[in-house]
Amino acid sequence: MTTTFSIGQLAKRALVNIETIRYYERRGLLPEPSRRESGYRQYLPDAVARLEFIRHAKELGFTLTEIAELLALRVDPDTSCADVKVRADAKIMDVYNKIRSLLRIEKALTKLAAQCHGQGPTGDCPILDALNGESLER
Amino acid sequence: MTTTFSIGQLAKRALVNIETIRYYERRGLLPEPSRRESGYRQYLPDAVARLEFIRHAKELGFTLTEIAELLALRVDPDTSCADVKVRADAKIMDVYNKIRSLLRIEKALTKLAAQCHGQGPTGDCPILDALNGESLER
DNA sequence: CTTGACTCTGTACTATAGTACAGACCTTAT
DNA sequence: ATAAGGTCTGTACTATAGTACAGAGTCAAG
Repeated sequence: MTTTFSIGQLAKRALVNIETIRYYERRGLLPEPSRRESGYRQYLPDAVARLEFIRHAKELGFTLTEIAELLALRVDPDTSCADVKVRADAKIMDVYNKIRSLLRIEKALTKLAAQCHGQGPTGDCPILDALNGESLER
Repeated sequence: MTTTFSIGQLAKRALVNIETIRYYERRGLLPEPSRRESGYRQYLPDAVARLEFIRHAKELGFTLTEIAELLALRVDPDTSCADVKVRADAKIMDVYNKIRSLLRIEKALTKLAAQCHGQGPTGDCPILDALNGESLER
């Protein structure tokens, strides 16, 4: 016997709104779950991980469309392996660029925090220099 | 003599829409520039860096409100040093968490791409495991 | 000195990502 | 068996981040 969740239980576990779950289903981010006789949605436990992934990925600046692409990436018989590789590699570059930019911001913030208990105050804003020179164009 | 830009020239250089510049000014992300007699806005070259910073930070999942907070972080006589440090440290933690999550996604994607020219296809989706276990709650 | 391009303010419209009902139908604890 | 609470579909509303005019004034190249 496999445990299943109602939409309300899933929402509580994944910390999202019930309406958001139905919205993601419409957007194709969540597969349509099986239904009970009554029409009630029945979710398997893995739906929680999927919703949490979506929530985290959003916080990292991915749009729902990009998240759908990430979730669609998988090696299965219906997709050409080469195609999956190309798409995965493109996403890896995106992610890599995001990481580099964040590292530069982190560095600038650390510098700023350090200024706070050393020399005197300055009017400089080191944050602004954080992302200069290199662009994020994909 | 300092070079100044019109709003249109600034928009071209920073690769943003003219209307977006005025919108950011309303939102407080850009300081109000000086004006000519005619009322035309006059920008100094540093406005370009500021706009580019905003553009990049958005791609990294910061909201305009958060970006405004980042830009407001600076050591100046009007702000207590301790306060700046507290806020900077909080942002550093945010950024650090984002980086860790992105590293996990990158790892999962790399794993996925590697599967593509080795063993046979599987129905697994390693992406989903990327963000499990640790949450991004701030 | 005109004419086409640029800029001004103000208001309205758009896209994305939800969020909130309404009205009807299920479930379940007492 | 019944009332409180959960879920259904469908539609409408909201917030954020722009984007697009309209109508009036300004600039600058020929």
